[in-house]
Amino acid sequence: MHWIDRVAKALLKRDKKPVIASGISVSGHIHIGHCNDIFIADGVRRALEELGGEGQAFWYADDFDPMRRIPWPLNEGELAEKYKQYLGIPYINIPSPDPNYKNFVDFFARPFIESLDDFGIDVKIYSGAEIYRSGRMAEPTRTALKHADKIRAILNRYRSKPLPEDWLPYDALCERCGRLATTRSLSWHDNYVSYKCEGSDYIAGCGYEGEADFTKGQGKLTWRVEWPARWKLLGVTCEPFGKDHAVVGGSYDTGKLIAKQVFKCNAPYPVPYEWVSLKGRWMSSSKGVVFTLPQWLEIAEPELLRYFIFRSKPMKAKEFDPGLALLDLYDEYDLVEQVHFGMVEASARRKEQFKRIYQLSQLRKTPRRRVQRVPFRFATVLAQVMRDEKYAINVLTSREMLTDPSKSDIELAFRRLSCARNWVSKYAPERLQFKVAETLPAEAVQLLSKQQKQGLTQLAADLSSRDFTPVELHNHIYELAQRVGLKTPELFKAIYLALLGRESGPRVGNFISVLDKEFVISRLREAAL
RNA sequence: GGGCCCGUAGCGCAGUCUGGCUAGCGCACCGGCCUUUUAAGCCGGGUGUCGAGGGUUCGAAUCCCUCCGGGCCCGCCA
Repeated sequence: MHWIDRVAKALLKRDKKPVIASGISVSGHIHIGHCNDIFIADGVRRALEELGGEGQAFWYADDFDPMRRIPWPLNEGELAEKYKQYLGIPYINIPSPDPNYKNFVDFFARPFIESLDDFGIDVKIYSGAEIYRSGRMAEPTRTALKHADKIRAILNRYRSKPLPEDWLPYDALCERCGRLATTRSLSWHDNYVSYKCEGSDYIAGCGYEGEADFTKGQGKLTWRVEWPARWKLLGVTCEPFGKDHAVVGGSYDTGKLIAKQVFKCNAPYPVPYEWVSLKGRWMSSSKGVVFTLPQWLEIAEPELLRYFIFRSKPMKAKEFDPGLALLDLYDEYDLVEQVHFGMVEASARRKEQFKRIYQLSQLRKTPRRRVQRVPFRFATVLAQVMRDEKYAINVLTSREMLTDPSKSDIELAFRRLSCARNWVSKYAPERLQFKVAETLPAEAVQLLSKQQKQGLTQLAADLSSRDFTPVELHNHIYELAQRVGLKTPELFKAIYLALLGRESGPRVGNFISVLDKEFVISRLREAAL
């Protein structure tokens, strides 16, 4: 059974309408590593529905947290100087570097949120700042303040340096300098917490002393208390979170105790997950090690990202590499799809597993009919020579990659071709990039030997006299080389020189079969002159 | 100091929760085919003390204990 289903079953045992939370701190670009959070939440919700339950999932933007570090790309050049002044200020109150966005949060979170639909994610979005401003956090905050001693005792269990006796679980927003990270709460009464802006380890305070109205969002609960408060407020019964939270004595452990003892609720069913690395480095929004959802859509179908998340267990580290490794991801996905549609044999167990992963990878409903796919490797070649869509369709049907295609098959083919084109230009190694020369390349004129020209002349003649399948054509090159007394690499080089102006290229049979035959014949003849 | 993950074929991994067919997949590799393979040629081949040891069991990659190796996270920010 897939782990998502296991979670869903466990939840249904506990209650009838599970609420699955996800969320992250908007501390920079939101990347595909963060997708674990929201994809898992949404995946569990879907599994619940399939089991006849009723799940609800949401994503919570922690946009009221103070900026501790200037994230990439704002930490470069002039921007870095400009953004220094905002250290310690809640993200939501920091301006956007780009006038097209409302503020810092909008700048970083909007591209992510707007992409969610493309990935088949359908969850409610909450903003931490809005929740605080609306006053919904007032009662949980009051409860926490009342039980500050109890909370302090819980946190102290895992601390080597105990919290001071007058500690309060609240971070006020400094009325004068707007910072949240710099204030220390001194005491509270009614709806107010009095504070002093003293500074923190990374930013100085302004010294102001004042009172914050906690019913009006003039501050927030400290993270370790805010989390269980949120569980209480939103009735959270399941939540995926990064492995950093999952450590013993970490925020989940203390949150669990605080939930029970202070908020009188149960901690959500935890689904800890490993992080995603990008070419060997952990993704990090602040450091700029990111790969975003819009970037993903440029080079791959959304199903592939879902597949990437759901194919392995959540606590297994995932590594993403948009370079050559992407080809394998495509192949793997296509294989899983073929197993799902029974086009490739697999053992019963494997089939069951693949089918479930395939279903979870789909944006919405799993297609009933077999999907026709253009292999991505082939798409990288075709995308570089196709002149228009009609041309591509012709090639694909003559190659039997599309057979009597439906409208959606054609759409999928073009989407993949467009991904391939983008991938080739942005992430592929240079050797996979080529351009068919519009006119006979000078290299061909200079470098071709008499024998090579003879080979090309003969090839042109053969091409015009009969049709070759790609494999036949490839094989034919060997025979031909023999016939004209050339070593095979010399003939291959000659072909590439004539067409591309360089000595290597895509597999010849494949390559020529996607080009216009008359064009190839005339070019080969021209090169042989 | 605490915790988590990983250890299965040359490499990357699935299978471990719920013990049970002959331990599987991809790539690589080897062999064959065509006087032959540049980025999908076809056909065939598993190359393995499932990290080690012990235990439970009719039966262990799978459960329990101990150990070894690699990686990561947390150590009081969230």
